[in-house]
Amino acid sequence: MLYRQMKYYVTVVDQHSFTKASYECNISQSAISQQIQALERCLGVALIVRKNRTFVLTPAGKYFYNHSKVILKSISKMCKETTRIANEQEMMAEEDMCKANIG
Amino acid sequence: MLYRQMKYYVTVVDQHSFTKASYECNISQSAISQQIQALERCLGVALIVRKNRTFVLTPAGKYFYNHSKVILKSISKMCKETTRIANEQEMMAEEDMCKANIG
DNA sequence: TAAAAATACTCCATAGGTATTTTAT
DNA sequence: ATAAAATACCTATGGAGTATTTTTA
Repeated sequence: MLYRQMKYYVTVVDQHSFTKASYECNISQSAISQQIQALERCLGVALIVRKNRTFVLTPAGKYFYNHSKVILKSISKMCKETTRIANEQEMMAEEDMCKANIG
Repeated sequence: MLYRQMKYYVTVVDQHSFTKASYECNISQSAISQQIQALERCLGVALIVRKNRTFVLTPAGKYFYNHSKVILKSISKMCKETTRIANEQEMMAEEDMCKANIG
């Protein structure tokens, strides 16, 4: 599930921690760890280099982080705008009904 | 799973047909139908108005289609670029190994 | 009556959980 | 000894399939 994995990944990087990211995402540390691994496996690319008890990003990991962030934002914007348009249409439909009743 | 649903939805609209989209996506007609419904339920928005044996898009549906298409493209571009960067890095690492052996 | 989509159900893949282990401080 | 991530294993959700029904041209 790419979308969810992108969210998890961005959160891990933002928090500099799998554990903190798991709180943020309301799932277990184990689930985060598994999903980051699944993401790397699915891309066939190492995004994170585990170092001691912390980690650094590979160049590919940095790129993926930056772009994921942009894409996630545009997805959430799209969803909001989609519902906004739907609501707007509903309003217009109601207005038309009103006019019809008056006229 | 939003990403997959976006792909299904765009395919349905492009093909003007659930059935044709199911071929395109290599899944069953039933699965497509379910996922489009799940997408609409998750957004809380009607994207498609079923008319007779065909359908039209709501304004929200048109918007979602256009933007999904752009976003899907940028996701696929991001994934490709991510692997490209990773491969490039591997090359550079190999080059360094080479130099070390010669030097 | 033939087509396309929806529905009913079943099944399975996988996301996610708990518990534990590993690793480094 | 502690803290963070990985692993093992199990469970449950939901994605997908087959069969069937509904609907309309």
